[in-house]
Amino acid sequence: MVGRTQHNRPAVVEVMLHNKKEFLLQIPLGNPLENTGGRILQLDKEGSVSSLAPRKLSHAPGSDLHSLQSSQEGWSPSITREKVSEDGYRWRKYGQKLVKGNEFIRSYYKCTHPSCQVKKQLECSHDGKLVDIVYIGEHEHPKPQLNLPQAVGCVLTLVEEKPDNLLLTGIEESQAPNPIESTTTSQISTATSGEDVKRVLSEPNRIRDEVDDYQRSKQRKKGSCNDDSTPVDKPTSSPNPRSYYRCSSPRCPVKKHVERAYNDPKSVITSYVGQHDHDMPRSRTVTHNATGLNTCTTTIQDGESGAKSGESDAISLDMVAYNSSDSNIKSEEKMNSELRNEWKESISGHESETREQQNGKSSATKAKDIVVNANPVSAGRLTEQHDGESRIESKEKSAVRAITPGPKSNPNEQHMLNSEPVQS
DNA sequence: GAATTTTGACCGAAT
DNA sequence: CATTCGGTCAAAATT
Ligand SMILES: [Zn+2]
Repeated sequence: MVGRTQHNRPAVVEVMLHNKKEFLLQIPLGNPLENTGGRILQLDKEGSVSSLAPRKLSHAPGSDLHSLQSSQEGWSPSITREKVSEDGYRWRKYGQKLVKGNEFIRSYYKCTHPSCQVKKQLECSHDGKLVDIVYIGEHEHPKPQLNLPQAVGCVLTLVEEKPDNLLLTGIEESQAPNPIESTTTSQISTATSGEDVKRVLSEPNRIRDEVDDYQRSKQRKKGSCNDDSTPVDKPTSSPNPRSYYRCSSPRCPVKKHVERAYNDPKSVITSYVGQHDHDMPRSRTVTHNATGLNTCTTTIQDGESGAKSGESDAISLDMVAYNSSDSNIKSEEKMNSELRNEWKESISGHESETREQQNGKSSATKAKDIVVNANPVSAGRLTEQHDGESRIESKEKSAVRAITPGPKSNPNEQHMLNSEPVQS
């Protein structure tokens, strides 16, 4: 459905990535990620489990290999070819592109859940290591696999699955009595009355920012303690604690969440919500990745009202962080972003905004972006000095790049003329 | 046959 | 106003 007539336009040559075609399996034996704990069978990125095709494992390299066996392991039987990625969700690839500054191809995935429209984009090097993962949006539904019906007793389920969320703050999804229905359903209904619910709530604004990573240091930690990287050190129940930060600027609604990657201690997920109204303090802009890790952060804004519409070139700066957990947070764990921005910690009850507006379609979504840096691949510095946006090492200018789609009207639809002849 | 991936084309925003 | 660029669509190919 959806009428997107394809037109017959000469097309301007978008340049596809012919030269690379498919990457064969490179078998990342030396992949740092997995060798750490012995062997982790979990699937990596988009996770492909099924059987590994002898011919080509197209799409993202480097993930399929280890997962082979796990597929038959114990997941739910119902899933046939849907692979579950490490994060526990199922994704469908809807495109891939070679972005300018990058050396690697970026693949776009969308959550296959009915009304969920969370997307993720990941970049992998030719070696099969993934360079970045960016999540846009937030799942409102329980994870698929896991042997559990996501019906009523979800609360418990959730606890098991993602203890971190619940324990720490629970803001995420459903900590409330009735987790499930709250979001999914409502979204749909409000989303749109039409047929294209797909992108109704897509991403509103997006800001991109690059930061270095400093996480490396955290991981090795100089102290004697295990790792301080995470703000909260929960004993066993919370593997990846998450810290919440809020911009300290008076009217600035921006918030930031930082947590460790699913299983990889080396990675960090940073989520930004909102857009800064103010300028950057330019006080400290030092970011440098000392090691091979590169951290990037992306921000998305939910189209909330207050936002200003123009784009701001520089933003991001002082932030107050509020921590959700009660544990002590180490001060030095300021991961990457902290370097350039000042985030302070503070506790906040929960985010109200997370799920409070589900009915307004325009502002409704709380889009969020999470970036995960995976392994220190070092892909070399691909700093392109092109227009000014450099991905990894850009310390000075990198500050932030904001893109504002323009709150007025909905920028979401690509085209959807009902009068066009739909080709059937 | 259905779900998913591949991949060129298309669109909108930024330049 | 013309290009470039990133993201998405969708037909065709795979699985
Ligand atoms: Zn989802």
